[in-house]
Amino acid sequence: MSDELWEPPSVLVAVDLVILTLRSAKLHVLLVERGIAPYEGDQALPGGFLNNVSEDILTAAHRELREEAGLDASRLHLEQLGAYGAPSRDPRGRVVSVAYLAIAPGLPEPIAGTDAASACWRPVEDVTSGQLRLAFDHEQILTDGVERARTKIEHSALATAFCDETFTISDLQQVYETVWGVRLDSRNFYRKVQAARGFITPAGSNRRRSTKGRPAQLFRRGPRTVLHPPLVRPDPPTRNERTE
Amino acid sequence: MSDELWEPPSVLVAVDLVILTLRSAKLHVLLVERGIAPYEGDQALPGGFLNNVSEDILTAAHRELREEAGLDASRLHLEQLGAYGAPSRDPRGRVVSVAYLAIAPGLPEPIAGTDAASACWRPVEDVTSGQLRLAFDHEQILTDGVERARTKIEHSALATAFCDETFTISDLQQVYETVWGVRLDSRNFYRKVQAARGFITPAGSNRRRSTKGRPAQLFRRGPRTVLHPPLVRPDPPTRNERTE
DNA sequence: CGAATAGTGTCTATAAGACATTATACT
DNA sequence: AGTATAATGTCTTATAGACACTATTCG
Repeated sequence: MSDELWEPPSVLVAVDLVILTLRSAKLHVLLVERGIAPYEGDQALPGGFLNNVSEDILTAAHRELREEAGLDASRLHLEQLGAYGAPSRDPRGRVVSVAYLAIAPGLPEPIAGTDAASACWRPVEDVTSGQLRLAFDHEQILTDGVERARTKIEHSALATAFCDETFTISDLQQVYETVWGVRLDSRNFYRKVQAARGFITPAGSNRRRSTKGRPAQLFRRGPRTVLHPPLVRPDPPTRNERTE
Repeated sequence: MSDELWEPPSVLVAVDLVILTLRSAKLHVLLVERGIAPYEGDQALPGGFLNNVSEDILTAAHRELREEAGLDASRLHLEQLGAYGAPSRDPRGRVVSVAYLAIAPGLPEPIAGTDAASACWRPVEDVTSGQLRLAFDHEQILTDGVERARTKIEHSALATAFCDETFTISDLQQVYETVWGVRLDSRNFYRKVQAARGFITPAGSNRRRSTKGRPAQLFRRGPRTVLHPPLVRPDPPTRNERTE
């Protein structure tokens, strides 16, 4: 290309975070209320611009995770979703946003003592149903993030990131059922989870005492991040098919 | 975050293309020789900065595909790989590059009549073996692009993008073997490809006359993009396992 | 005891891998 | 013929899904 006398355009770079968690058997996403224009007062994904020209993008994502969500970045799974840079996505000018996916264990309350007092967990369904609208192209980013999570837990141990340090197999099944939005047979789930070597390891002889029923064995994440064999998501009516 | 009196840093946005093809049973990538500093004279992925502040990123990728590779973007698969934005990746200053993966059918010659006379196909292996070094972080981008292609052809009909309009099942097997770097049993491959409904459809009663042997039935891409059941890549010694 | 959850076992259909055999071109 | 590639078929094993059954807690 000819670079003579021509200057490439400068743009602003932002990061946006899709932070997913499980609360009362539903998939929730962390949203903040925008305090300034544009979209003032609307709900949006946590995020913000790079701090300075030498800040790494992933570092910025970790910083926003801390500042806006009050979450300790060090123990969280963080994965890049991609770049979102439609020219019209931000009315202030050209902004390219790099989106990240983060998975957090079920946290009871909106998170206190942070910059973002306005932050709160909202059911993902409220957004996908169109009931709750998000600022910018954040609905698209959220959709992509959820879809990424759905496919990743098939082949990776990512699902354990939704759980606490120790968890039962039922807890894990809850994760899969909620993220995929399906019901699974617990007996087959047991077999498959145990067959995936290195996925989970028994946590001593501890057992969890629930309200009723037989106490469950506790587990923690195993050393393996890639599942073999994988936990394949059952055909949700239209995941494929019917194009012929 | 506090936006008062503070200006977010401006950065340059570029696109880089990993354009893969098959030439003589080897995976090749399109590289250009850099004509200006930095990395002048080195090999690099085709790419460049956004033309202007209102150019869409995907549009820029298509434009570079045309300008630097002379490829008609309209019939090519183009998929975003992600954003690469390490602060030190470009010595000229802060540049965030959005990388795209493109798959092209086997084209015989380096592509003529384009801006980029310096463009040429190089075996991917030359790069991954360390024999050929690339500018910037392009080795990483290339590695990510190849890995993406490897996993995508398991579940999608992307492999047909490496083929011409019509192709034989052997051609398709060649694609899988080359991209995955393994040998497959042709008889099992036949069965599985045919079992994936909507993957390929017979192209009339045409047959290809090769140099020797029985002529093969010709096919073209089917209507389905998602493969069901998928074509799973065999365990390459260390794709998983051995972490225990 | 009954209710509820945890965990094991069994059967069947489907898909994967190994490998034999037939079919149709070329020289 | 002989050779080379295309295509179909068979057998065995592994995995997925459906579902019966046993185990252990609480009230």
